[in-house]
Amino acid sequence: MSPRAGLTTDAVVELAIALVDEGGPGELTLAKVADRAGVAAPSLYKHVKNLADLRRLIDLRVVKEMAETLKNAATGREGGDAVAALADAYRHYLQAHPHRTHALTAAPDQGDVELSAATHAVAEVVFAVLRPFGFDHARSVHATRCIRAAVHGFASLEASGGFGRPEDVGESFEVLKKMLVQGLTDYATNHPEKR
Amino acid sequence: MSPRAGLTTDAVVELAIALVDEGGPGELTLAKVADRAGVAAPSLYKHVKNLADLRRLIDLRVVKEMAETLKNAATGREGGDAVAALADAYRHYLQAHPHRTHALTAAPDQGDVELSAATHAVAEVVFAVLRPFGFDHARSVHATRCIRAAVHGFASLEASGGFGRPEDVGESFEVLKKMLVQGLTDYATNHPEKR
DNA sequence: CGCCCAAGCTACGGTCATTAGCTTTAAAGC
DNA sequence: GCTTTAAAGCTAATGACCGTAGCTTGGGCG
Repeated sequence: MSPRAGLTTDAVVELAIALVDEGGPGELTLAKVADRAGVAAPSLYKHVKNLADLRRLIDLRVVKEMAETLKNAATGREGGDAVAALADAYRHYLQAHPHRTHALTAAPDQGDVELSAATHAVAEVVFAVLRPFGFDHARSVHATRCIRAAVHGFASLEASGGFGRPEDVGESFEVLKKMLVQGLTDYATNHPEKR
Repeated sequence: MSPRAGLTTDAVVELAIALVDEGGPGELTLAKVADRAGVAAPSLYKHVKNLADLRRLIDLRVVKEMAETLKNAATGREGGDAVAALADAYRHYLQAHPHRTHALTAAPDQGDVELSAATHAVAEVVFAVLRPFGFDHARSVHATRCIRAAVHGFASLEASGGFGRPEDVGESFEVLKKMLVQGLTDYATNHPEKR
């Protein structure tokens, strides 16, 4: 299927992600990927358009992986339980791969169908979990944003080492989850007519 | 005080921040800063140790500015009101300077007294605002982390264009603030003895 | 067996960070 | 005013890296 028993785009992305995981996005360089692949740098262009494209492929893979992770975490749970499970899964993913934070804020640019679909898939999981709360559409959007903001904010700050103090970070997260679940419950209950 | 009516470190940082504001952290390059300063690139090393140092100086300035912004927002307010004011101020700052997000997650590395002090100053503002809630020390740390996670998470996702849907983002933020204030109130009230 | 194309290569140009070492100029003291 | 001097700036050079152009090769298929 390929001369020289060679690389594939997937393999390149694999090596690239390894580099990011080891040293952060700043360490990602086509030269280093080529080196690890045992190939001259220009050869990579047969598998990847350019560095920006490689970055996008990384984002894509990470977002897809996160969607899968969250889906698994949510299945078999309901309501607040499910929300807490999502939060834990999201946090654990970034604990395991602290340098992937940036990939999860990637805003797909106009026309990037595949990345859009992937981020959409993440949102879908949250939407599904919120169904038992009985929000109308607009409210479920607001609720999803709140969950994402709180959980991603916490996990990314933790991943970047932003929590300097010695107090237990896990307990802080428990507090956050409780706030979130309680807040969602209230938001589902108190339906002021107009405002 | 300086030959050649010249640059200062502050002026260099100024130009650098302008570049970041215009095109994001990826646009920051010593070559471009030098160009704008009307100076050859190596001359910058008289004012800045290297690119990493310049980045740190940017982070430092941004964090200091945020501390000031939050302090102003908080003065004259109390309790939940003050928390909401902090949240709004944080969000507005990142709306005005969307590319400064990364500077606000900068974890000062061991021995960077000045940056540590600056991030500490931000935390101090939040601590001060939380005082009327009557948390013990550990709880105020957890509460501060929750606030930071939720607010920074929301503002940074908004800044990076992460909220794709058409629903009003301001309203989502109102929901978040309400959850947060309510959550803090509950956290202050329900003091389960041990767990 | 021979054709073809994808995967790989070398050579090259451009941008950038950083170092080394020289020149100049403004300020400070005489 | 004149000299000294240290900081501010410069040019030259190196090395990393991205990306393009164009050549080579080897494996699959007729």
